[in-house]
Amino acid sequence: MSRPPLKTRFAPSPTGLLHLGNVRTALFNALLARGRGGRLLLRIEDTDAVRGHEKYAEALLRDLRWLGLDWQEGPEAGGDAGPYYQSQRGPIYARYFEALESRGLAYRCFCSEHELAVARRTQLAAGKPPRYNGRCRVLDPVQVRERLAAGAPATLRFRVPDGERVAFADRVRGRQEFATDDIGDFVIRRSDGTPAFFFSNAIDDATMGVDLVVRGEDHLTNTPRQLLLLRALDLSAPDYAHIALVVDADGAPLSKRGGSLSVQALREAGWLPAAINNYLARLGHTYESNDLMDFDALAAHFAVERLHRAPAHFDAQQLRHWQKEAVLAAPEELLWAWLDGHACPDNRRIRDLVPSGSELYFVRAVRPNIVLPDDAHDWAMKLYAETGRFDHDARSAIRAAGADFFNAALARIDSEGGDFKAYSRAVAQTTGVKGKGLYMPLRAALTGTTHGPELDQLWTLLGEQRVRRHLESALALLDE
RNA sequence: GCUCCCUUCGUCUAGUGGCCUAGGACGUCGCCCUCUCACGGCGAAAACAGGGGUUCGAGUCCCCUAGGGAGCGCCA
Repeated sequence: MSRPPLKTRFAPSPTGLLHLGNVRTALFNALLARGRGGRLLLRIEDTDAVRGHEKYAEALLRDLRWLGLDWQEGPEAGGDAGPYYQSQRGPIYARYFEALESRGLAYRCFCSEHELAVARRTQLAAGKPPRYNGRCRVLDPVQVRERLAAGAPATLRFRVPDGERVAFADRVRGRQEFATDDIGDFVIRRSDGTPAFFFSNAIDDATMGVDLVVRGEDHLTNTPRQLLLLRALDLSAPDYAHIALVVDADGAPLSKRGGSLSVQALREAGWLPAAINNYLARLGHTYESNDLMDFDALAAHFAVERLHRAPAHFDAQQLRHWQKEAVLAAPEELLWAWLDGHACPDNRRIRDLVPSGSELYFVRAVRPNIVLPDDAHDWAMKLYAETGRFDHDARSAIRAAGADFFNAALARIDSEGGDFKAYSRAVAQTTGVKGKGLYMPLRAALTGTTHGPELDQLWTLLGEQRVRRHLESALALLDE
């Protein structure tokens, strides 16, 4: 049953930040490679000099690493099939351009962008498919040389064969078949000499030994072009798996939504890699287990065959669920580092609020009540900084208890040496109050609100002095 | 316009002709636990887009309609 190692790839264009849609594709490729003991290849598709920015490429690497999507081949990882930046692969592409052109499988096109745009518009208006009309297909070779010599800008177009059918077996959608007559001759080299996507992308997958290409379904109907290209060059094609896109809650494509769902924004807001990976691996895909899984477990049970074919809606509620699971599962030290690494809304650091020495105890106490670092910050503020601030329900609880209750509570602090159980029993004894009537006013006084973590833990966390301050502030409220 | 893809609870999905009175998860609601919130436990409401076929039998196969998406770029 052992299958051969598998090389998958992720080939982003550094033209923007990674968003949940892109990164899901990266995750699937990483999962597939890991699950089969294979390799993930990362290739940066920065052919477009204008749009490819170094800072985006750096952000890309950083975001992928943060999510734990490590690649075994590519930038910073090395490999035999490099370079892994397309901007550095010019000589490789040149060989294949030459091969195609010398065999008459590609030709120069002198049509200007303006002319092409006009032609497209005309075709569309006439109810025809907007395809290249083949004007330069039959240019006289002598004429071509003259125009090139005169410095006329020209693209290189691939000559798509007439009257053929191209078929392939998509790993998620099954057999696909297209007519070459529906495909116009397409540009493989821009007039500035850079390779176009269809070309460089296909050449690289083939020459880098990629076995399986998992990519968005927006590439499905373009696949026959790449197959034609590879066939013309005698290169073997990888398997393809076209996955459905992720759309937002309204069904609109995610990519158009911009920054709010970028990996960077999610990281900065405090979403954990484990939450994002568990959510994404189940978006359009299903696992038997509903438990939080680590990367290896996600990989072990991931299957292309289990991918749903319809676009999946992004659902913040579900992400939130996995975040809760991730927070509950993380080691305390890691959680503290996570909290400490995030700026608070008021630019105060959480380490300046939580007394040193009690960080892990703080984490233990508030963990069940937090989803994002901001939530922890709120608790830290309530416990350590906001003495005297009470919400509506807290005020009601404090008023209902009355001054005598808090005077008694204050009087009993010293006698019970930091044990909340003993302390609350003592307060119950002197006040004659128990149950909710006892705990609620204490909770309200200590936290300023009527819900939150276990009281005995908060008690230990606060310590005698702070408990005293909070109780006194409750008393002060009653004096107003 | 043409080509291609898709359509099960609000959402993610199970389901490959009888095991489906359509299962699970998130969310929602109720009950239990409990000082509160969260966790946990139990339970409820909630879906086969519509119409035709094929078949003894259709969520599952075929056709049509509707709706959604993608592609047809010197963008990737």
